Amino acid sequence: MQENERLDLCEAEGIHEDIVNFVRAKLQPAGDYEELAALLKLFGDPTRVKLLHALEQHEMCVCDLAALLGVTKSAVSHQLKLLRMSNLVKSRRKGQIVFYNLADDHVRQIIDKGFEHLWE
Amino acid sequence: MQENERLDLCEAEGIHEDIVNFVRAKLQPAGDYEELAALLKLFGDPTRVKLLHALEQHEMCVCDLAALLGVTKSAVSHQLKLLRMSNLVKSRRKGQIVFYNLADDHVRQIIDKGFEHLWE
DNA sequence: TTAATAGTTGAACAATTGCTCAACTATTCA
DNA sequence: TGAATAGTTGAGCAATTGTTCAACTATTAA
Repeated sequence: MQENERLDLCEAEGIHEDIVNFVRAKLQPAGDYEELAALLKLFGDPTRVKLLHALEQHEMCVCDLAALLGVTKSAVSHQLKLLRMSNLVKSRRKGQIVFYNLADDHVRQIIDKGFEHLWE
Repeated sequence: MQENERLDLCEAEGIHEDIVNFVRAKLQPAGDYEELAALLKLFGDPTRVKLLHALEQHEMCVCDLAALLGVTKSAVSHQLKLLRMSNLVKSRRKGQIVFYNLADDHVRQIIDKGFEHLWE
């Protein structure tokens, strides 16, 4: 169909309609992929993935993390806020100091799978 | 130190020097985090993560994937190229048609851990 | 109360990203 | 060969992103 060709689309049924329908039935609601991408995007920045991998080793404060990564406290704090909002890290205050921890074990598992992929 | 305050940095030793040194010894070389972030970044886009989750269900061609996601073949092809370059998917040509598959099981594992995190 | 340190925040800017469009290659079939 | 379909590619653009900077809050100690 000329109109579809112009739009760079395929026929509405798809080339292998049976397979497309089979797969479509197994997919999650569209919004789930938005959420999943928003979550996994947090692992897609060197600063953040370093922060997460560092916190995998030991609880640390913003200042420790800034020194460890060689970046400003501001940059660290901005990124920690994103990680906190997605429940990847949690914090506890002790006096002036705010200590950060990994919120659960999924972080470790995702990072491990990533490294496995790179190293095999 | 005033100079450090102005730069928003912490003292060179860090606030908890022992912990920072302990963690530093456990981290990977800096370049590894660049690679890891570049890899995991690929999961951080809705179109790509849909593509990957769809291919988790069944091998499909570019046209199938475009129809399934409701986007152009061009958009799909651009994203598949990125996924191919990072060994997340592989392709085989049969006549005019190029079928795409997941390259290994890490994709499934990372996506599963992501969904687990969102759903718990 | 004042000074010092830890941390947070919002605006702004450069850099990156994902899509569209148009042109291109590759393969099949008549 | 020529037409049709599948797929790829590069340039360009709008949208998003990560950092810096400066100003701010919070807590402690003198």
